[in-house]
Amino acid sequence: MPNSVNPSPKNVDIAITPHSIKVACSNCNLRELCMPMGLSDTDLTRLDAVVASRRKIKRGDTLFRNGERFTNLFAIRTGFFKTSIVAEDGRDQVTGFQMAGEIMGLDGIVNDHHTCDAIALEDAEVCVMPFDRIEELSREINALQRHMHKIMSREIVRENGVMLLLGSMRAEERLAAFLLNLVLRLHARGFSQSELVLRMTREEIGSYLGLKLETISRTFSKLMDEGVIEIKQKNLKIINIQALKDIVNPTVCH
Amino acid sequence: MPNSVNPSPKNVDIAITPHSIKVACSNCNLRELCMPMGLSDTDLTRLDAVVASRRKIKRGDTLFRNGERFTNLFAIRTGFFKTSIVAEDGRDQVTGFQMAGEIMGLDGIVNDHHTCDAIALEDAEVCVMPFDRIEELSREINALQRHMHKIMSREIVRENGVMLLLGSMRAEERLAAFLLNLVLRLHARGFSQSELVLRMTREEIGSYLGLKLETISRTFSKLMDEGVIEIKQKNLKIINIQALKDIVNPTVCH
DNA sequence: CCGCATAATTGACACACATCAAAGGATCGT
DNA sequence: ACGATCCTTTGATGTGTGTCAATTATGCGG
Repeated sequence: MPNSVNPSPKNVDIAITPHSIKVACSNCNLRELCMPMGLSDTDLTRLDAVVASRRKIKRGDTLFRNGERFTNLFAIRTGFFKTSIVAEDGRDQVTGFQMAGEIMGLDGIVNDHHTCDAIALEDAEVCVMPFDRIEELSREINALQRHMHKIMSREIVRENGVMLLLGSMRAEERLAAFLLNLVLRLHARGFSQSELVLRMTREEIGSYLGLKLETISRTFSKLMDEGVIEIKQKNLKIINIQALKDIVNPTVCH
Repeated sequence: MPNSVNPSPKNVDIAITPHSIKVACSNCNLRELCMPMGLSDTDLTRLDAVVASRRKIKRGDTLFRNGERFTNLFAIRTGFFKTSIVAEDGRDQVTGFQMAGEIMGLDGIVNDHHTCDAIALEDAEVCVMPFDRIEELSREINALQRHMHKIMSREIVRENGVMLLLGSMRAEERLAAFLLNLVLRLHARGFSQSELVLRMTREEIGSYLGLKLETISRTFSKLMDEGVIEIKQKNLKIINIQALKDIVNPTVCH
């Protein structure tokens, strides 16, 4: 099953027949995730003009790289990415995992250059959105302006949460929080609430969570022994989601 | 010396005589830090109209709190803040320290509610900027729009750096990186490159760096024994800044 | 000026996670 | 289909930081 996606996708019935699908937001099934809702037809058409091109990225290839000039934001249509930063001494830190409907490249705005690497963890396709066009259009479409602000604010809040995780949680809590977040986001895209495919390696999970790959492996084994999850290679099934939540949020006894 | 600031401030010569100073960006000496440069006089006047009010916050008081409705961004005029988030089980994590010229409240945009607490670590004054007015004006002033985007992007990039720190550095490296960042920002505001006053407690530093206060204290002592810094209570002097840099970026032998 | 609460330092000990190592298993390209 | 490579698991051991505790220092308020 090459290029297989997570179980129970929502829109499997949409046939991707060449020529029939225009490159446009107005007929994109991810629109409600990635772009503001409630745009008028004329505004949607204007948005279509901005999101003019798509780009395919093969697994392992980079969408953009630290130091590269920033000109575009990218909306993920299909596939799965990681972003990571590398310190001068070689240490690297995965700063996030991104999936369909999410926007990448915001890090590049401040200095006109990207500050992290974005690497596809499976074959992917992104919509290319020239940032100056976005800025132009969001001066005219209030909903778009508001949406851009929200997207950036959301990223700030997400990273706040990661800081809490990295700063004060133990390995098991980090991993539980990570899994809950992943399955939540997948569910919002029509996938199962309990089953998922881990697109990343144990090492990449570890990097994101500030742990070593051995610790990730051991913690997975522990959760499996306890009957909280089932895991076979990349395929993970959440057996007891409440247990995961309890791990993240240890209820105070009273 | 009540309300004392860090050593060697740049603009001590500016007399704060009541009535002579209008509440306005156009004559604010922090303008170049906090607002876009190169605005025309008419644009500056329009900005003045948005930044209409100021607010004083006493040490220990909160500027805004998790859950509060978001309506304003705040630009720090004087003083020093921390932002922190608290998990449901009480754990809290300092997510940043903010000083004059920096913008607070960006976390509130995404859900119209703040997701962290902002607490003054010394008596402070902020400019209150109604966000809808900011949005309105940045539709008309391109430089302001661009500036807002950069501010948010900068915050995203900053948090990426904190993730690297929390995810992959040891205690001594974290503290060295923290101190270097602090003096860098203070220096940009006209303060000394080598001396600074720690506005926060060891515990708050620890929370920010994902360490316990005892570890902060021990690491400070170690750096002092090694002659890298001198520290007496809140007063810190960097003796060997290169040593600090070497700690953060261990040079690979060859 | 004194007393109390808060902050900081330091030591002894514990433990969670890292490190090192080895072996098995999956995946990919030819 | 095959080997080569990468990924994962598991064990044994080490260590950096946390935890607990006691003491001292500081600063604020009466």
